[in-house]
Amino acid sequence: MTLNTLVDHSNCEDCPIRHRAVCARCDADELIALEEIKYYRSFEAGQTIIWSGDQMNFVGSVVSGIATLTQTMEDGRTQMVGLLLPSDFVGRPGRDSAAYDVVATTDVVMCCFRKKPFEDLMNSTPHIAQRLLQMTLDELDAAREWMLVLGRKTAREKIASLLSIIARRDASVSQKGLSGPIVFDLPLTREAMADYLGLTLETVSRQISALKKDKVILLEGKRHVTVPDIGRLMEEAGDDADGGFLV
Amino acid sequence: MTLNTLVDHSNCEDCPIRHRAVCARCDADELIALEEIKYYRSFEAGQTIIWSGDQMNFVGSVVSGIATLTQTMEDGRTQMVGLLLPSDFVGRPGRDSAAYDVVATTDVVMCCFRKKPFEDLMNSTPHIAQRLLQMTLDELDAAREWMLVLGRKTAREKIASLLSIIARRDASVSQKGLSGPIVFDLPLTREAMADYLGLTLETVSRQISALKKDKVILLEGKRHVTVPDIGRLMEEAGDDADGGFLV
DNA sequence: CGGAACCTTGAGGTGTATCAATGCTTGTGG
DNA sequence: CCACAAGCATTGATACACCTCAAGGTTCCG
Repeated sequence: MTLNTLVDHSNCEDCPIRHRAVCARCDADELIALEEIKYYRSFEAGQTIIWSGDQMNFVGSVVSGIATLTQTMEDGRTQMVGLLLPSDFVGRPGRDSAAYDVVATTDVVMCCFRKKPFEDLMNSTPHIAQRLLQMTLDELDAAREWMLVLGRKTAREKIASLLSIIARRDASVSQKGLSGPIVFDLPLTREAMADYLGLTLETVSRQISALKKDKVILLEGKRHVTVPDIGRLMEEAGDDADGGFLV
Repeated sequence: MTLNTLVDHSNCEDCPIRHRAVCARCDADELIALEEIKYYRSFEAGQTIIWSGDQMNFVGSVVSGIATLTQTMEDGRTQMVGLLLPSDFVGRPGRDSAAYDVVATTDVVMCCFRKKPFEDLMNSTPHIAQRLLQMTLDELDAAREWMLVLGRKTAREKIASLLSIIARRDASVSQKGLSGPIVFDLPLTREAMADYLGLTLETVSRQISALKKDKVILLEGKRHVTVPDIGRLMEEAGDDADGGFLV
């Protein structure tokens, strides 16, 4: 069996996603209540965490790794509708069947809560509900930004948009700022990128090659990317490069 | 001046969106507190309610009419990212500049609250925050469903998807059920539909003509639509017609 | 070494965009 | 009451971005 469930009452204070996850606003007592009901689960790269339509008896946060949220049509066309990074929340309080497939793209560790106890705790702990509202509003903004990408951008702009988002997130995590070159590894296959961008994997491959030829990005192997000038990349994405990001 | 602001402490109990809006869960006392700070504003068809980037000093609910949420790129490409119907909420607590343009498509009446007093009330009234969370989660689901439409559906499927959504909403409002023909007026121009679907207005026009020729819909004039068989329309949309809707 | 997974590149086809002309409604002013 | 303009919609011809199908390359692992 590749699935691993650990009951672990380790200290939330030391958790790497403590300040960003659904528990971000909780104070010490509230964390203790959460620790009582939490447990960890691990998933291997490629594993499906949740099947669309299945009963959802838990909710939780991604602690490490990357997962995707995808929808599939009857004829097999698929569209990724969300990218789950560490601290992102999975599951919807008040609903019991899953609306999307959740798939681990890399190895993933999740901090889970059984749904019912979590809902009870949410009702008695405004800090959790407040934080969840804030996170949901952020996700809604991200989804709407992505609607512009899907609906109106060219293939080249779509690729540049995706790379720009990953590059900026990585720069903010590694605290390097946006003035120098940004280096990162692509966490997605060409096919997963295609599913995110509403393209075919061939088009993704061609456009990445084109951006490389034009020196917008440098590639070492298939996944290791260097962005020499994030402003240039954002121009290629059709975004306003002076939107207040480059302070 | 076409803009009309009315201070109106009329009874929330009689409000047409009482049971669906952000105040849906409020009890009598809470409604009184809301009545203290609410005011109505009217907008004419075509008027911009909020400009993207502007200071947002109020939030509110659509009481009647239809508004759109749109994003625009520097070169003028636009994508609609939301359709605001009666009871939908506008504005984001905790943010002070607007992220999108909000435009009245028909004449619109909104029930507004100044942002600060509303935020205060939200913190002291869990029922409001709870309802807002629920509504935001619903909007997120709708946005993700739309991502599939934008990313993976053909022009014909896109049109069918939009018509199917409007048709089903109208059927649910008029309590007619989904067994017989559904009749409604399109609340959007061809151009607005194109902006919603990530198409050009010419393609929208062609696909509507095609669906008409194939008897999937009947048209009287340019806006008055009859859907003889909603199941057929949902098939055209690529949706599973027996997804539990046709009970 | 052989196979599997992933990626790249090419050739040709197709769906939608673009450009352009025309039609239909509605409202306005002479 | 007609003439005209403005806004919205339809239809046609053509262009091109992206998809589809196909072959071959790279990397990794048993």
